Amino acid sequence: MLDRIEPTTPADEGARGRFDRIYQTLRMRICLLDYAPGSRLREEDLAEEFGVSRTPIRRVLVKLEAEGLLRSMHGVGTIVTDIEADELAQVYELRVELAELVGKLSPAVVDEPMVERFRQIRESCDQMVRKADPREFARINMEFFHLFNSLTTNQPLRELSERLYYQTTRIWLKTASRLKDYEELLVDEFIIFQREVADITEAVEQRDPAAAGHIRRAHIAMSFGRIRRAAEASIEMTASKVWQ
Amino acid sequence: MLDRIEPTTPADEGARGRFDRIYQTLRMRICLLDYAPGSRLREEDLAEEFGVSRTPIRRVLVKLEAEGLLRSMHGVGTIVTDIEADELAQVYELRVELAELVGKLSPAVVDEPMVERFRQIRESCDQMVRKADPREFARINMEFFHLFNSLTTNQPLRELSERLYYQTTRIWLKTASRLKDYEELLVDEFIIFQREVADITEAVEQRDPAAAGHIRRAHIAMSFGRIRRAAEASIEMTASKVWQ
DNA sequence: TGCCGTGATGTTGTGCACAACATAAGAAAT
DNA sequence: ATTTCTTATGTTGTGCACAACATCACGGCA
Repeated sequence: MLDRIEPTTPADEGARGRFDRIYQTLRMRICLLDYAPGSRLREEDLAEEFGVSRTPIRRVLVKLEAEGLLRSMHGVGTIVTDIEADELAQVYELRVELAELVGKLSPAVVDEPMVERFRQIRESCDQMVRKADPREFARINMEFFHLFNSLTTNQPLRELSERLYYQTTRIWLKTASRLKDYEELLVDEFIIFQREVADITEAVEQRDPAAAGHIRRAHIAMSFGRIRRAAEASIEMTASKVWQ
Repeated sequence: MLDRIEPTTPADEGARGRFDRIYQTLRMRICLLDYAPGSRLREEDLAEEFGVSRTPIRRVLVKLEAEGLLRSMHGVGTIVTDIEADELAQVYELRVELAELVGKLSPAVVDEPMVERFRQIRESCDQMVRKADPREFARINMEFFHLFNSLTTNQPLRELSERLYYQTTRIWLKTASRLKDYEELLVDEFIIFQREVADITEAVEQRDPAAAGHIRRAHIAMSFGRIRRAAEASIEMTASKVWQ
């Protein structure tokens, strides 16, 4: 008799399974700004929510801290890290290089099912373009990132690329949400993203992962450039108001 | 009255200081093969050695596991990870790219003290070339790595580069130590390394970090290529013996 | 009014006892 | 002799109580 297999069940999982589940959950929340940069996490609350004691929670927090997403301070609390402009620029500087490498190093064989996954995300964009929900945008963006990342079989590259993604995207979203014309900006960005997905899908259809990497690199760089200029303009505006 | 300042004292340090000290110590031991790949670590032993309980030790082990140097298994033990040829090739494939990026992204200003540090390591090589101690080789190699890494001010790049270094170098050393002509091979490698240090020092003297990056990349790739071919040849030999 | 010290409060860090788990040795049955 | 089940042993994982630490509010004092 076969034992029932329930991949995502919260019950009947080993210590490692539970660890991964909590880790993934918290990382997702941080990236989706459920836990905004600067906000505080209480170990006891998390322990209660996941039905465990503080001990396994602390394990997860240590790993998230090792990846630069959290910072625990004795007697103070564990806060979600924020990144100022200078360091963010450095992370992006590196991230664009890795994006290009995803198309270059150890490319995966692109079969029809994989092309189909790209097409599906492209269609998800088309359907979702009318209602510009920030959280949906973040979710699809993340989904597309993981799909793009699967273009390489180089596991270390995947992991580091993933780490930089989770580090930067949340700051991008936070920065965008604080701008004046947030709604319109998001609509614009979504349309641009839609084009990016379409272009990369075409490259994948032509079995040209290197081209996909170049497109991706360009879009990441331009996306950061736009948000950076918009943020600087916003600062300027605030400053000029002060000086009036 | 000034309080005495002892930077590396084991006493009177905060929780974070102790954490970093134990972490650095264990990572160094793993890289220098004091803890060889496949060997087991006992949390209780480490706790006793560092004069603490298992709890802070486990913190460190979790971080080391997040970096792929350890693997803890419930009821079994925490063992030092080993890397087989395929994955090692992938890590190197990525590491050479990052080495080149160190010379490209956010280059640090090369002042005279920094050049002097390169010259000092070059002289250390010259002095150490006669007695080929594997551990000394590993130590100087590591020291040079950190110096080379300081050619970029891109902090994320430094961290990831460091991670790949600690991941690969120990496997390189372990593979080398198992070859037939271990002694002679190490002497050859040391001479080659000496040349690498000299070449990169010259590039640094000319304030050309990009050139330093290219040299470094080439040497890392060639070093891996040599050890890989030597290991494959060794395997061939063993196999042929079996078939005799 | 301003400033410094002192205690109250809340948080993370530590130590310890025990549970969960894997493995190997040994006994019993075939 | 082989297999299988049980048991003993050793290891990591968990829960809990308490220590260490930082912060803030409050009150004494100049």
